[in-house]
Amino acid sequence: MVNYKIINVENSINSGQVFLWKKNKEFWNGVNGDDVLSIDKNGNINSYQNFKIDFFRQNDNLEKIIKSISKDKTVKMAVKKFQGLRILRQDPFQCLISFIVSSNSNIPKIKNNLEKISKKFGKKIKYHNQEFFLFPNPKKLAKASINEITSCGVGYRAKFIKEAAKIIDLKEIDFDYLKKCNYQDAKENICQIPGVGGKVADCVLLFSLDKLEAVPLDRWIIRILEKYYLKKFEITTKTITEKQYNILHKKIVNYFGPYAGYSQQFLFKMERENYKKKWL
DNA sequence: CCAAGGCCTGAATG
DNA sequence: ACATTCAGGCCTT
Repeated sequence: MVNYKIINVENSINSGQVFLWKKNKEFWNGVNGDDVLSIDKNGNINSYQNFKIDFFRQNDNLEKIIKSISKDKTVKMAVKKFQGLRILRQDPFQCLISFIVSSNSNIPKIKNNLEKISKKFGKKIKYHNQEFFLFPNPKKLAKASINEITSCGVGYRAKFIKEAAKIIDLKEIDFDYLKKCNYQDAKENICQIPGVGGKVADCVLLFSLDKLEAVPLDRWIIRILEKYYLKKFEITTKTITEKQYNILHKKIVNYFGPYAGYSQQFLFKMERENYKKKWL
């Protein structure tokens, strides 16, 4: 029996969605854009700014969603084992920069890079007697020099970060507009940003722009598909071109339905757990 | 259209 | 120890 109400805070934070989080005694504390959240083990949120954000997407109808994605034994098992795993609703700009930084990288390094960015460019605040650095706003990063950004250890991604920040700051791409668009339009839009390809785009769409049919296809998901869905999705290649990415994505949405993003999150978590990869 | 190679960096692997 | 490979891609040729 699946309990649709529970929130597993630990699993949700440690599932590759967010990076600027750490645990202090009973509480998970994390930077989310201009805000700092403090979350207890039941998922009750206090925040520095008192912004009311449905961070755990509790307005999603989990019962309907889980029934909808439960197409086979593999997902059913993942859903059962990781009850309470949620897709988080993040600050879009922080999410965008996070996943530009993530390309060709690994979690400890991504985390390190992002900490340096918020420390160097973000505003220092005190909350619950601890120090935090808010995530810098687009203008701040847009004005930063490439050298300053590079000093955060992001390497060749520095210029992508600056350009992305400029585009967002000037509202050439507007997150509020993207939230209203359908998946395809939003994706085409966001892929205009340098450093954003299919995978990064899907991360941003799923984790911050409410596009639940976005399914980030990274190495891990490809590995899972090869392992459990080889025939179903006719996986042939290891290296995925843009076209193959899109074809595969269509097959996945066709199979798992409009909430395919949730299925990805459960499968991903399951496979990572098998390999005991380090999170935060 | 596809394939191959380069790219910063640090952790993991031998 | 030290070298090499790899890591949650993207861009250019």
